[in-house]
Amino acid sequence: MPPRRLLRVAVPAPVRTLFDYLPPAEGPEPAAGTRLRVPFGRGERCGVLVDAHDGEAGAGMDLKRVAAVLDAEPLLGAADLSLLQWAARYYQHPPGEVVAAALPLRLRQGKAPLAGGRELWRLTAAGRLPSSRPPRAPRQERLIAMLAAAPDGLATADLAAGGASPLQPLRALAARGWVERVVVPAPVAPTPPAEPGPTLNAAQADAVASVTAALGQFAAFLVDGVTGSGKTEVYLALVRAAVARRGQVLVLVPEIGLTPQMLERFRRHAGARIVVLHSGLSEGDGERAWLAARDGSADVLIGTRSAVFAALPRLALVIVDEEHDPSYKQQEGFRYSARDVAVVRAREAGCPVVLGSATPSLESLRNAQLGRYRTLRLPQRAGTATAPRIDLVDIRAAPLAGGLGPVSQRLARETVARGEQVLLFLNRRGYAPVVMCHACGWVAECRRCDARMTFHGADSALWCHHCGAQRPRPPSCPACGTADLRDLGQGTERLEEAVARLFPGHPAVRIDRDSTRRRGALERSIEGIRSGRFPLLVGTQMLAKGHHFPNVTLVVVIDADQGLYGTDFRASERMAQLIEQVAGRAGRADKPGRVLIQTRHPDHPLLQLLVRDGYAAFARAALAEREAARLPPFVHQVLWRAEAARPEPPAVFLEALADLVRRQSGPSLEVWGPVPAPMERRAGRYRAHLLVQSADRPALQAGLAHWVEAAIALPEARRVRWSVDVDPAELH
DNA sequence: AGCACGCCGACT
DNA sequence: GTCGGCGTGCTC
Repeated sequence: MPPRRLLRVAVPAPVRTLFDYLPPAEGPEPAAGTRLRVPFGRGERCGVLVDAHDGEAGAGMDLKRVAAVLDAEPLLGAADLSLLQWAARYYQHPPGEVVAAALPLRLRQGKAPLAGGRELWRLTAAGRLPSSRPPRAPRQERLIAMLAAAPDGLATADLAAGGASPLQPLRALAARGWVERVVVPAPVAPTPPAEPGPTLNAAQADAVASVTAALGQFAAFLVDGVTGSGKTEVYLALVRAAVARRGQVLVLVPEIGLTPQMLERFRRHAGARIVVLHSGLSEGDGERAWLAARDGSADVLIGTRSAVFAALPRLALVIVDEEHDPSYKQQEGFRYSARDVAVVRAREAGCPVVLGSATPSLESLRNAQLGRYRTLRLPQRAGTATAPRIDLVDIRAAPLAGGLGPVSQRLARETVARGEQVLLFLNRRGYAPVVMCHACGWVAECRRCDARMTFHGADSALWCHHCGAQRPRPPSCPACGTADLRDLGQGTERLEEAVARLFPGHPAVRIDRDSTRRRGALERSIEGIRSGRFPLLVGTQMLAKGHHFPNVTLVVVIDADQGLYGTDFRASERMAQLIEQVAGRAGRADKPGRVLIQTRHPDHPLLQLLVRDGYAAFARAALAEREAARLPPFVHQVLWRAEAARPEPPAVFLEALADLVRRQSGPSLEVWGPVPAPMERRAGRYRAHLLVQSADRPALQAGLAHWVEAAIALPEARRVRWSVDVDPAELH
């Protein structure tokens, strides 16, 4: 029998293989990167053609035939596909799911790409008549007024006000024939002119020159610039240089780093057609941005984690802002690091990659030491701003009010009296992390997790931050009946309450996941801060990142100790980065800043080093510790997780796997475990870990493929849910 | 992951 | 007799 053409298709299924199909019955063979509708199991799915090959007929089972070709032009280019295949191999994740992760939802589902253009709401001729005023429908009336002022029409998002969706009143108006939905074709946007930005200082100009000289070839740069040193100006100059050469630029930002201010600066100064991609966009807007990137009509794609896989046919530069940020690592399902993928992508595309941070990850600092990355330093704060003074405050013997010691209270009072703002940073939401019976010591614990429940005052309930369980706070102790349950520890709600008591007449705003849940709430709070309405800011790390509050001159870190003795070896690195980032919020304009770090361990060597000599000194010491302890970045890790309804199956499975790894592996590999996870029971499931590590990454990667294959075949695997995490960011 | 198949207890 | 329990195996 003659060989026959077979199409290898990435079909979304939790199976680590590609699937072969016969070419479509009619028409030419589709090109790689084209979406195909294929029969799968007893249904049909949308897959992406990876490549075609000549297979031996009869060698296989009866192959099925492609049902339909969904794209006339491939959605993904050869380079995009090869990056996705690399990622599937490296992270040992099913290729069909990896490819699906690169596509916007509707395209993943096999639907036709949206035509260009935006869907807008517009008044009809009838809607313009003065009689078109609905009685007793103030929201409809407001919408009519807004639309009357915008003859070209407005998007749904532009009509939202007060957080409520405008769709219901809009539909009511449409039913009366007063408004209509129109699709306005996207204008073929000319490249907007770049407004001149501030003149670059010498360090900025050097950095720009170094990267610009590398355009057209792979090179990795670590832009190590203190907060406020003007990294964004460097990015903008680089974007202009790359776009001037007709290239596209991929800019990755952390999840909450994509602030309107940053976008505005790009829009004004990049001199490029910019699109944005993040999870907050509507399906349609996200897809249109993705399509504009892939058809080349956008020069710059600014996006969060998953944008690293977007199709960019003319990619000429990759920028990863705040490269140390943990949100670049996806923590479930396809566990990839967008920062690491970005570097690989740049290498494959033959273009430079710029990793920027005021607090580089130890991984990137190590790569710089090894000469794999070139370091570009931006040592000074741009303009006139000076670095803030940082002090450790010993709160061991101090009387605390809502977690605030006397020194912090006094300086905060002086600061608000001067008309300046105070930022109080506490990385723990809720009212109190522990509720305890004063009589018998009973503690409110989650029934499904090995964890305590946090009291939230807003709804007077106990919440488990690990599984989301919620229950009412008991009026008295369930164990001994005493009505003396006490709140221990501080959360942001309690801090906010204390601040209201301590600084009467000076309103505070709280920014955390709970206070910003409603749409638009964060934007309104930020606006309130910038307008000076709130002299006091209470918040979690949401407040610490990206925002520029020129009038904040005092930052108080309420509790620096959480990071010092955490179970995770990265806890101190995270804490140092967070402290440095919040400290960067202080005194960015013409007023000097001050940072107070409250601690019960004022003698902790790493904390002292951080405060006295700065992040770079901290990082050097932390790297030395990691090397001595044989921890990343000096070794590479693979973490196997397993969970089940009972504790035994995960242990049994991982034990079998550990045996297997030990038998197959050479001397460079270390196998730790299996051990129960740091919190063994979570959401009612028992979890265990097995850590495999080696200084020899190729050896680890080579073993990995075998171990995964063997794990799938282990009979013990069927009694657990397991996953493998390559380069894990968190060991829990 | 779905969604089949398959082989043993309490119901019309 | 059969409805359905979830163990086991497959998806080109």
